[in-house]
Amino acid sequence: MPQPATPPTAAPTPVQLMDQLARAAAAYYRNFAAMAAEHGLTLMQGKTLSLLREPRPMRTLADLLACDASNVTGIVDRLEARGLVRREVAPADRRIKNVLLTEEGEETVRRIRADMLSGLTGLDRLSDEDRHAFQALLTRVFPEPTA
Amino acid sequence: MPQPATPPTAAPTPVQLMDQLARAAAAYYRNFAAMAAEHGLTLMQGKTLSLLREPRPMRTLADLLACDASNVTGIVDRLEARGLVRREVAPADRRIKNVLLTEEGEETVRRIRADMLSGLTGLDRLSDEDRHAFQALLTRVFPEPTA
DNA sequence: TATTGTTATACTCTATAACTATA
DNA sequence: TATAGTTATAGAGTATAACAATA
Repeated sequence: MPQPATPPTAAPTPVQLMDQLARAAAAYYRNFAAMAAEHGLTLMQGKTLSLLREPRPMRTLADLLACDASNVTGIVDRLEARGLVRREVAPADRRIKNVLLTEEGEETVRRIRADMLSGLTGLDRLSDEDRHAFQALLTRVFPEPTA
Repeated sequence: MPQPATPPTAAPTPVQLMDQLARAAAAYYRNFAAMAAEHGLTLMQGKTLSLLREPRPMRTLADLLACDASNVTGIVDRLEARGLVRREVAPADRRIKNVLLTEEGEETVRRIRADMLSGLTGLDRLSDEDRHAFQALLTRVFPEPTA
């Protein structure tokens, strides 16, 4: 018997979709933590490095990491001790310290990102239309912060 | 000038899509941690509770939480001290301790899940087709473990 | 022998509060 | 006064290694 034009499986309920988002988010971070660990980094250290495509003040890092500013001191301390980042006082406002990647830090970020991408083999197999649709759906469910 | 039939924005590259997945996963856990915190729970405590729809051995929890078994002892200790879970020795294999929700634990999980769902307003606004497409894309990019 | 769970240890992450330096 | 960053502190999460109980 030919299948009908409608999808062969029923559409998931919002609750079922939420559960699947939970599994996907867990899988993403399980991957990321494993890739960071291959470079001797914790999850938070890896996240911090990957946020430093451009130099950022400590305060901004705290906002992006969704943690208190006092935590960032220790995280950046450890990254700095390993030579992956350094602090620079901002000339315009000497209260601010910008954190930026060293060359070794940049190389580490490149490797982690490459490892992540090769782990997400499903992404490369998506068509242009599928990637476009995926992006649109993610944006609708997780909108960018308005501010 | 009329727009072409193709989508108005270009399809994202796999790398761009990976970055968006990173933002989405971060947003998901920022939400989840905030909802858990409203009940005085940490992220890991909230995750543990939400994994207990059915009783599970400590070892299974360690696998699902992607952490060492020794950590689960402390996490479950704290949840048990607050009356949200309890341990039960499995009769068939007395080495195994099954962890299960108390009634208060079940109520807490219900509230956290309801809070999450009301926070993900975008999910309710998706059409049946969109939810089905989203599910299919998530499954392709984050396949269920084969084992 | 192998597996489950716990304990002990050391390190990292976490929020809170108090502090310094700068604006 | 207000903001950026640090320090001190206590509690929670983390992996490793060693252990007891059970299979």
